[in-house]
Amino acid sequence: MTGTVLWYRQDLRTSDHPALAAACERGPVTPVFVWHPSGEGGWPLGGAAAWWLDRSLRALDADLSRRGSRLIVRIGDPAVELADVARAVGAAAITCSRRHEPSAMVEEERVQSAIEATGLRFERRGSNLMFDPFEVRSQTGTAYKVFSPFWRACLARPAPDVPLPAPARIPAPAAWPAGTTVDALALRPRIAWDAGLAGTWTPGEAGAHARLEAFVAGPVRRYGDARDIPSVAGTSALSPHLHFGELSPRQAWHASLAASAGATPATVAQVEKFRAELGWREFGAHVLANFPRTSDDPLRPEFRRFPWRTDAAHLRAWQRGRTGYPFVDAGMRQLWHTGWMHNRVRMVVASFLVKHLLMDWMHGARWFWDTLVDADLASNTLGWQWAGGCGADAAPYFRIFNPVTQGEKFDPDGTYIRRWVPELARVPAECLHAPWEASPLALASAGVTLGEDYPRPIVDHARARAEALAALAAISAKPGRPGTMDG
DNA sequence: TGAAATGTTGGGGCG
DNA sequence: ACGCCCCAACATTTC
Repeated sequence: MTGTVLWYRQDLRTSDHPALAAACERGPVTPVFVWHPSGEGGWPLGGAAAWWLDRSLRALDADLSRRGSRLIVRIGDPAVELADVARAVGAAAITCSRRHEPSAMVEEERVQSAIEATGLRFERRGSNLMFDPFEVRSQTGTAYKVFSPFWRACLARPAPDVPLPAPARIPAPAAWPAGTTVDALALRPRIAWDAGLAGTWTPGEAGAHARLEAFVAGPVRRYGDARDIPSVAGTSALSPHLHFGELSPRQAWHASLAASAGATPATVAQVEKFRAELGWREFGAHVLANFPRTSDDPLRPEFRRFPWRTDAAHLRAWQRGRTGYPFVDAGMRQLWHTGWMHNRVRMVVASFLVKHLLMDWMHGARWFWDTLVDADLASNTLGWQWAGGCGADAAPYFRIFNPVTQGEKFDPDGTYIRRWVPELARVPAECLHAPWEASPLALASAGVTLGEDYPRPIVDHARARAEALAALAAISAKPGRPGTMDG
């Protein structure tokens, strides 16, 4: 018995893949993806992510084929399917990269026990993180709940390894085991809503590297400033590639280092901001791994009792980009159309749902989960609890984004709004961010009738702000109980 | 990785 | 020349 079964999950790549590299040195490798439709931990794959996974699996199969291999697709329980594949090809071991979502860790342990009970070896090697979420610890040995000290601690650790190259050739088993097709997973949308996604993204390892190279060739050197302007392609847009493991974070890390080698201190600082964003990704994984209930429960338990509102019309208006606040609506429509939203705008729309509409952050988390191509349980949870003020390093309750001034600040000429809210395209910039304050004449000459072409604001900002402050002050006045959820 | 209210300062218009 | 007011600009505090 020789050879290895490689269990692919969220590491859909061939380069910088320690488990694959190690397996290639030992003999034949049988790459397997096992689909279990129920998903994990109550978060079944969202629609946009399913679209991505479909394409990513096809790309991976093609990449493997170019290296003399292929991807075996199975449907069912990984413990059963992996053992069956191993038996069919006569493999002695099964290997995978680690994941750190709580349900994935439980799954990994279960599969490992089941595999080892059949007499096969099971080996976990590498992961989609640069810093082990259980090894990064404060002076007192606890997990971090604040980003800055967390990231300082990460930077004090050994630097991320230089990425491994993809194996030129992946040794194939003597005979390929049976498998089904990617088609059979039925991941593609049944009605064609995915044109916007297809026009925006190229899932797969090659697409990931194309995007990384384009980013480090230019935008990364202005990242610190340009990342806040949603009409500019100043961010990397690597998040979905990183989520599915088409790209490893250390590949992005080292590419950014190379991009600022020998640059001025000011440029180096701009690029460091990008690595800090990779740090936020690590921080999200750290928090979820160490506080495993936070994907469904606020880290600050007093928020569990908060009297959130449940206004279905408000929720729907927010989801569809019909709140009457152009900057918010632009973001929500960009999300709906492309499966992605600029991070500056994510903060604003999240603040709007939680603080202006006083809706439970979980409503937002679920909507993002279904619509984002980069939907990642750790990052999504961190982001929403940050916005909700109920999580790690969270925005204090009184930090309420003004959707008008945020638009004026970060989309001053309205390019972003015009792109995603076309019915306002002809409204002059002075009144674009608050069209309800524009003169009827200005609106008429822009071809807009409020309440018909574009909604009036569904809530009044000043009033919503005052109500949120009053409601949130009530529970925030009481000091939290840090430590309650430790261990 | 806020916004708004409140306080302070200083230039300039003006009687 | 002087005091007064206005107000923009900036700083501080409060939510």
